[in-house]
Amino acid sequence: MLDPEAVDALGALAHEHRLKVFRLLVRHGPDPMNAGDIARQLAIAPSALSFHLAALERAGLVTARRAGRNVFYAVSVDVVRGLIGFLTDDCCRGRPELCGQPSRSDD
Amino acid sequence: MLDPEAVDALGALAHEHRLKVFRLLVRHGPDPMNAGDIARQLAIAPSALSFHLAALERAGLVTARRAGRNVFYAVSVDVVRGLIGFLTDDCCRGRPELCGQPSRSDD
DNA sequence: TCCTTAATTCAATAATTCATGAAATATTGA
DNA sequence: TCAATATTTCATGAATTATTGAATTAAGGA
Repeated sequence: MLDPEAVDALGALAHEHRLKVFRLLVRHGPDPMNAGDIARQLAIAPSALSFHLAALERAGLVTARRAGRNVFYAVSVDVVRGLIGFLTDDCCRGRPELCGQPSRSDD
Repeated sequence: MLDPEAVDALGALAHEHRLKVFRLLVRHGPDPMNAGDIARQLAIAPSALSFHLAALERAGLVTARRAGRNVFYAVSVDVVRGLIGFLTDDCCRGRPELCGQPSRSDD
């Protein structure tokens, strides 16, 4: 992941409604939800939700697929993993124990 | 971590310079760097860097400590871990294999 | 005290982002 | 084709955020 992509993804997540949408989709995993259900579940106005879903999609965090009158959204698992990896790359210069991260050998 | 805290943290990271600063500090782990060294290493003007470091600190992602004329900054490892956990909480409703995350039993 | 270095704050401007509601588009079924 | 449902687009104005360079504060040493 490149810097500008990470900035876009983080900016997309940095909003109350978009973060709620994202976390809802994460809970659903690769299993999609349609826009109407998301709007009802989170009590977000349809036009606002559409605006926020578009931001998440532009950032690559979710994918959209139309099926009939509905548009289904799902989290892009690989992109999320890439983003998290980007944030922690080279953490502590390869000495993760400095971060207080239990290494597997601690199990 | 609560929603507003996560939004603040993500917003703090969603900027080219702040993300570079954050990643630099992550590489240094809990080992602090002073503002001048950060500015030189990333070629960011001191007043701009100060503005961005303040944003990272407000969001809780870094801590500052003055020592003589220098101010040293270090990443807040626990907050970062909390943020990442927040993004992936309840991922796939407890079935991480749906996310393509190899579980430890796959090792 | 004076000088130098380190870092932050401030003010002005520029640019971006967001909420809202009306209008438009897409799809389905009668 | 008409009506109903699902979703998106658009225009507006308000609020927030970023950039720049000058001024300021903090600290140490001569």
